[in-house]
Amino acid sequence: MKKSDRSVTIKDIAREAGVSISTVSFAFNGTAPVAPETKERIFEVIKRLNYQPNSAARGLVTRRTNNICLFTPQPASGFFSFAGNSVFTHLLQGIGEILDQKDYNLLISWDNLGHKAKTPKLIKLMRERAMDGLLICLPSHDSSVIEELLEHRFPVVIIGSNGLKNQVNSVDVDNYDIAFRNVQHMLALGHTRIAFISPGPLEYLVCEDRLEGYRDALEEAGIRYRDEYLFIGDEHEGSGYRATDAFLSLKEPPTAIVSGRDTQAVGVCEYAKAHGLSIPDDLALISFENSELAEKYGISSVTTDLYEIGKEGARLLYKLLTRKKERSAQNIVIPSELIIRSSCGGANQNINHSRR
Amino acid sequence: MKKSDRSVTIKDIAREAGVSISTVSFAFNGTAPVAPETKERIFEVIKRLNYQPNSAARGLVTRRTNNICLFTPQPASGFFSFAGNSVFTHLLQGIGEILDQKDYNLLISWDNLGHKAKTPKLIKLMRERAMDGLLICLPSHDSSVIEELLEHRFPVVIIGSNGLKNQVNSVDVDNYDIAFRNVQHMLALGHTRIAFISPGPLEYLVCEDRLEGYRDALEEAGIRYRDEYLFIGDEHEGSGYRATDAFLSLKEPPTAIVSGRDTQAVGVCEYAKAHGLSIPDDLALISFENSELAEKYGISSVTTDLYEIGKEGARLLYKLLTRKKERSAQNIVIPSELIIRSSCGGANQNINHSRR
DNA sequence: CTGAAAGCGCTTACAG
DNA sequence: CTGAAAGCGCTTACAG
Repeated sequence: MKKSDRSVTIKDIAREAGVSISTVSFAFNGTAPVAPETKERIFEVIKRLNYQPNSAARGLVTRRTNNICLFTPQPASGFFSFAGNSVFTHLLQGIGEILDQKDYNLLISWDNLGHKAKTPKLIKLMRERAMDGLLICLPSHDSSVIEELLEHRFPVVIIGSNGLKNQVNSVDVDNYDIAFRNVQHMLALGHTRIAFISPGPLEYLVCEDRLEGYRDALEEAGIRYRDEYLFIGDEHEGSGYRATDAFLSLKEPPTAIVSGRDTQAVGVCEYAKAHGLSIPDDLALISFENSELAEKYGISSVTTDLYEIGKEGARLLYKLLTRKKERSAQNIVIPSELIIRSSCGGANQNINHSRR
Repeated sequence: MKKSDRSVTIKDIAREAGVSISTVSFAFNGTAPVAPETKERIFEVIKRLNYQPNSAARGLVTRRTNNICLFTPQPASGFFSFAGNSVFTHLLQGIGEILDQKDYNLLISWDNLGHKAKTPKLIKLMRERAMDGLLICLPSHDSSVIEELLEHRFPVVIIGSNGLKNQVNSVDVDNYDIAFRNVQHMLALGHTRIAFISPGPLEYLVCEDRLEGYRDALEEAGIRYRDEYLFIGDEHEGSGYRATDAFLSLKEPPTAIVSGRDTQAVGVCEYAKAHGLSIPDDLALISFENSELAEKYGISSVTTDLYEIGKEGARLLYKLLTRKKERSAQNIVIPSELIIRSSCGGANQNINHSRR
């Protein structure tokens, strides 16, 4: 008996099949022609001995690990993963599906929401060559890490907004456009006093983009932007509730609310219920995300297809990894769709948000 | 200028510092005494050149990758990740925290909920030596893959229930015990007609364990188990709603429901609301998980601390990885706590679920 | 305390 | 079509 603790190596196969290790390698990888009979013999042995090339040894010479790393805010952090939302899991699902079919493994790593973190972790992983490419989703402005990666020409795709548009590959929905159209929808329904709840602090680019879309749509319609119609919310229902309370205590309360995310919209609904207000009659409501909550509460909401975003991100990264020549950065926009429900009082039709 | 595309290797450091590569290795890893001055010189160069050992090269000789793999059902699969529940992300958070501090990377991989899948993926990863250890969470009975891993003495920790208790290390809450005590709680409140909603199909061991705890508690109280008091639910609210409907159409409807998960309990609440029933007066309710939903709806629920489960799982795996001598399998039980809210009509006190 | 050398398990020119 | 050999970048006995 052989020592059973050692894994089977290419040498074992070569010896057992009576060929050289190069031939085994050529046969296994199909990287050079091998006589049919030899090939057959080799594969018989490979199957019998359950041979699988050692990834470290292989990686050492090929300089590839077949590992992709997804770098995110902490999975349980408020902004990204919260009740009623499965943002994170859908993203993972999309990424995983593509990587799986391309035979890449998924590493996952995170820091403290992007800001303060020194983030040497990512740089360390790059220097160690522990991964071949990187999918980053950091909603904040801080892009020093990303810049360092780019300097080293490390393959990177950004999921979501980033401050380096045109310099780095990215995939996202068009947050600006969605906000713009949501406001337009309300305008079309006759509203002029339209408030906005930011999905989170304005340091996050998603939030900034949505706010900007909101402002520009108002401006285009010749409607003055008012500070008191902006509420900086967070990922909790409560922020939608408080926003509504704040809005409705104004001398000139808004008649419509553009909510930055579905959980907030639920808060708006809860406020309305608690105060005997009708949505959409007393207050029209439209939101972002189109999560299960939007459906449950009958809230009109624009889809943010994170599954699709994940898939496209992984595909783009794979392209970077396999293409020889460098290409200029690509910014992929995943289309969104406005799902109209009872909350905004509009006709019951869906509107495609095309790329602007 | 040097070619900037090549990463800096141990040779570069050795040359620049005027020592041999062994000395650099000794200094960097602290694996043999090195003269203070030499050490200082070496680290100066390391810092200046941003040296980080190539992980493949290192792994090839040490036979370690510093990668741990988390194997789960698909992240977006119904049972594990659904609206109102952040099971998956909390688990990730706990695991990641420990791995981070032990300097391990997290690989993540999944199959189609454990059943049918041929799962060569996991075996392949093991044979390639792409990971040092494995955290598996597969709620189903199928343990052939796990058995194969164990045969190879591959370090494995199971998250959750498994059919191989005592043969394999695991971490979980005590589902049987929680169900048992939930029923006891209802019994103590005077209920005798107590129904149970299974959190999912009985092929899942969690479900089986909870059902068994339910049955045994009834039996101990001398109460006959009735088939019509069992409803096999799923991860959606709707199943709780339908269960309630089914229960209340019986000639002898239950007066209390033990719900298998919080989403279902919400369904029970929605049914009650829709039919003008009071919880707990017309129907008492107690659940599992204690998610944000339980709080929002005032549902008494027992905590399932997946963050803690993740941490303990990672810690246990780390022990397996660093301990020389093999030890018999450990089954860690994470304590749960019953959080009493208005839904069961009990006194407003929390009860510790100790290990049975 | 330090260096020369072997070797981890592969891939890949290079001969033949 | 096949094999002998170099080499990927480290760690680790082994001398000294």
